[in-house]
Amino acid sequence: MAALVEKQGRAQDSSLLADFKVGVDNVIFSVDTSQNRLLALLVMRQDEPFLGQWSLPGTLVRRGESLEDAAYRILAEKIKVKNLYLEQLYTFGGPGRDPRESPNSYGVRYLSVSYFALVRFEEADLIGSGLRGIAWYPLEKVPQLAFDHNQILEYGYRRLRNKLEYSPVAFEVLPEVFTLSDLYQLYSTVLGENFSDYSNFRTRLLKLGFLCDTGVKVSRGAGRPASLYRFNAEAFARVKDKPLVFI
Amino acid sequence: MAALVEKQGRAQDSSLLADFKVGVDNVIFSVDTSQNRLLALLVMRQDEPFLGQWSLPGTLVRRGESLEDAAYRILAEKIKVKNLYLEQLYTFGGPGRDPRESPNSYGVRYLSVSYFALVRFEEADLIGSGLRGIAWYPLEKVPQLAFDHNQILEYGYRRLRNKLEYSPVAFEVLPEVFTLSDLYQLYSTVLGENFSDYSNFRTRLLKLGFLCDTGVKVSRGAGRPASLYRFNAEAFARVKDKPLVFI
DNA sequence: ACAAAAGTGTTTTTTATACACCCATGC
DNA sequence: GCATGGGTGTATAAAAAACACTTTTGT
Repeated sequence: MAALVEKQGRAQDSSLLADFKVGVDNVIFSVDTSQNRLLALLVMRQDEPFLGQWSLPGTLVRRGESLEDAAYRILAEKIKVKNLYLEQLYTFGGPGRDPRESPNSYGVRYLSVSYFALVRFEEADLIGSGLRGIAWYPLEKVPQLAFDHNQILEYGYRRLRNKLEYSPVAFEVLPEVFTLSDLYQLYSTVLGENFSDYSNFRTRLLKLGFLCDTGVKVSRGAGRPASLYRFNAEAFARVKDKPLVFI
Repeated sequence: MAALVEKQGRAQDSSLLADFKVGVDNVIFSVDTSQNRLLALLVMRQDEPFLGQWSLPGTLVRRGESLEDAAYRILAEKIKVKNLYLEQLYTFGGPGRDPRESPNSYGVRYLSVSYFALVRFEEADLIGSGLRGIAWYPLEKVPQLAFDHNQILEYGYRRLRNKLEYSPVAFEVLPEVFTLSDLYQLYSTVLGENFSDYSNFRTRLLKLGFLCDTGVKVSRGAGRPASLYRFNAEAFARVKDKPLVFI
């Protein structure tokens, strides 16, 4: 894709230009449907700077590697998933954001392109958890993170809330089949208790017609068993242009 | 802000890592209300690669300069504006996106962070237009651009359409005072003819209460003179949390 | 007088919201 | 049997959409 416009030779002899290392940091969300908790994946830093502090999983981009490839690589290093939703979040790149940018390090700048990912909790296996310092943190219990990662996480959380309202990202986080109250709980935990009445939420979503009742029922403790539904991507494509598909 | 998680010394000795030059490319929109045309600012490239071809105004980031500063710098080089809206768009950074990345150039990668800007047409003076090859292009007449700038422009246009629906960006492009049909025309040209009936659009917006009638009337050709309105940012702040403020 | 553009009002349809109520299961 | 959560229906309020109509100007 992109490139740049340059006034080569003019005011911009290359000594003026900054040299960058580019990193990719991932905000990885998941939802534990059994406990209705929104989770973020954190890793313990193994190196300086910020050794021993929690941070977002990230890596520096290698030669010949695209930004997205780098994002997938860290993800694959930390976690084994079947499905996966990934999109770019934002690029943070002012000078002085990374302690490694000290004057003695040849003036190299560190820039971070953040990515936003959603994975299914049941299908996600953390690689070497325990040993390597990697864990799911409920959003409200996230500690102080390395660099400006708390800000990035906050930004990702905002994106998640917005996306829930107009795109079917919820089905990337939910298991393959789910009950309508799973879906409702997910929306409630992310968007807040009073975003909608359950029964209205239910009718609205069913009317859109992209949720298929599998016929299978599950009973979870007391109460009437619930139907398991499946998201139908083709059916969704037909209604996605309608105003206000969600919420 | 950001930084990165690194497995220093481990699998990632620095020879593996890519070295980047970072560029900033601006998608700058304006609207000519008198002709109801959405315009994008293009500049003619003065250097290789793509010499003599139209492109988005861009520059390489200098030492000690933030991404946003670089974005403001190119803008200030090309155009003199009073008001300005600027936000980050997207970062394009795969390998092989820039011809300068050829093997003999030390393997330096070129990455582009794009920014999205809105300026008022009347208040925007193009610097050295004519001489330096800089021009407003109606969106539908934009020619083939250098690099992947057509894609970036398309991306920016999508962002503009979305922003119109839930944020008051329209008032960044309109003159300080405007008629309600100016506003309606703007929405029509960007969103398409049949996005809404004029009279309904009108009542909806006036009911929100952040448009102040200045009392001044303007007559443009035949027909009844129209009231000039002004956007009231404070009043908007009070209603901005209401669902679907626009459209 | 009449066309053209601005501005107002009314009717109909659709959608959101707030509930009340019935159903199926575990204990 | 009754508490618990699943599922359905209805009555009301609020918006959205369609469109008819009035007002004020230029020519």
